[in-house]
Amino acid sequence: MSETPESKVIDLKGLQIACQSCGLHELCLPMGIHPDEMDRLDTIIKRRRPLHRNDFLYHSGDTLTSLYAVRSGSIKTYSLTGEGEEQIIGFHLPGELLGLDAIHDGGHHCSARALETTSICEIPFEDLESLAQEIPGLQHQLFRLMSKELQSDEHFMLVLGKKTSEERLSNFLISLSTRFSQRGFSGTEFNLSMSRNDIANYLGLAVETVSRLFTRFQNAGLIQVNRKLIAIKNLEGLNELAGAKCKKVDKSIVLR
Amino acid sequence: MSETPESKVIDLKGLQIACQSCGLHELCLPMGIHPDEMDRLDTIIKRRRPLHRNDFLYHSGDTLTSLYAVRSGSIKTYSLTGEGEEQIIGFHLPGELLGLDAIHDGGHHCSARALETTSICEIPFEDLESLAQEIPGLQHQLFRLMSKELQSDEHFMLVLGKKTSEERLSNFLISLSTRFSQRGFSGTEFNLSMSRNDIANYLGLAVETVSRLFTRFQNAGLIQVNRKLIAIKNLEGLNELAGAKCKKVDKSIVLR
DNA sequence: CGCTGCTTTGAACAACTTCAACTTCTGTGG
DNA sequence: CCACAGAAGTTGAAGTTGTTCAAAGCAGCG
Repeated sequence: MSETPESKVIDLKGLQIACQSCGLHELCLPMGIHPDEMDRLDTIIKRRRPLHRNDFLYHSGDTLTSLYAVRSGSIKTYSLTGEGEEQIIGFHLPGELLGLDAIHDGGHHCSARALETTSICEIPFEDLESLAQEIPGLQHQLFRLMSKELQSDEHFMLVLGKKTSEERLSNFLISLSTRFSQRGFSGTEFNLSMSRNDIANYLGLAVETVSRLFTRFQNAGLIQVNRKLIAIKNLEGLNELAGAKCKKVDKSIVLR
Repeated sequence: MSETPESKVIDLKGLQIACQSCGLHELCLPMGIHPDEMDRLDTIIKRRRPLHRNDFLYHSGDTLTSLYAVRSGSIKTYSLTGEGEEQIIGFHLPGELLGLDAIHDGGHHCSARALETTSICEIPFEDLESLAQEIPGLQHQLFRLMSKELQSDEHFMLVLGKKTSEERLSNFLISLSTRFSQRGFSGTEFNLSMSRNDIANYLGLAVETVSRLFTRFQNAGLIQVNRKLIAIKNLEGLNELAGAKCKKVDKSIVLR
């Protein structure tokens, strides 16, 4: 707050970067709204001090006050089953919005936790809503973002409902690869900020299964694994695996 | 269109019922907006001739022109896997909105098909969007509805990722029961408009598994099954089954 | 009446999980 | 800087849950 013109470019801590100069604005809220409207959006957005690994962004049960956009780093969101087990709902990369699912009843049903050092833009929801009331492009972009999340949730439901462990993991790797390259990072070599446990949890598999799959994928020449570092060697092959339950023959040739 | 005051109550075919007098308006779009604003909403909503069993409301690939609200009957939405298998995304009961996932890129990625004779309100999306720009309560309600869908998708991801077949089916039955009673129907006795195949598909199980579960649930006194007709005899018990993976002992006692 | 499509039931099989042991990594304190 | 404890990851073998395959039962319909 109390923004001066300079503070809209870079503040003293190097964090106060305006939406206009943020490399992520094509993925994030400002997309498709006019530069002068972007200024107005800028004035409601707060930049916070970065989160460290395992810090909470919000807890399940908190009332919704703000939406959050990841600027750098990554966040996992998860809810708890009746027995207190975590179920990871999603991993959030730079440019992605969190908290949309809390609008319905004004409270978070998931917890959000940093997987690594992560910086965040905080967007007070009431302010955002009134701004969206005045800026048609912003309302539209909010609808689009929520719709996109619905779409990807639906895709994921398909993965969980119909896909084998191999298909799930290849889907996951492809999704990361795509998202990283959209954000200007390498899509063929990246670090997994989440543990094997988190991956397994997210994909509805056992850790051991994921571990075995990584070695199998590596032996098949699809990827190169070095602890958290993943290099994708054969995206074609991964894509085939991700989609195709058909040619069982091919799969067994490739993977054993 | 060309609505006269009378046509807002009941038209000649008995279909042209205004939102104000629709028993579903508490679940549907109009919720929380003022009566005079409701009139404006009314003028953009079109009532269509009912769909019959297996009729399509829209196909995957169609461009988004309208959102749809179910007035009576039921609709299933599904997408296709790479190999052309159906994956059912959801079942839609009266008062529920369809098509929100198409806003993102203006095209449907699912097909929507009537499970029985079904009447529908059609809401041209562009009109709705401009109206939401003028009526804050409507914008808010749209955000809320989309958020609610995100929330329930997340819950379903948890079901698919962590739950056994028993837990999945009991969750499903409870969800139907709850939704029916919210809509003023009986929550303890209802007809399944979808086939066993559809249920199995939706829950990520084989038909045979679902069939076996129905008989097991019946033998355990939880429900009474008569073809499509379901009577819930022990909601407590179902609830326990739906949540609890803990007490394996109890389960085996109840269900074998 | 005899289809056809949906549902149910049984038995064999496969995929993934669980359990258990071992290895590798990480970070903390001496 | 090393040693050590705990966490995270890998690997093998046994066990389960749910699938697949096959066949029979049932309702609806021309």
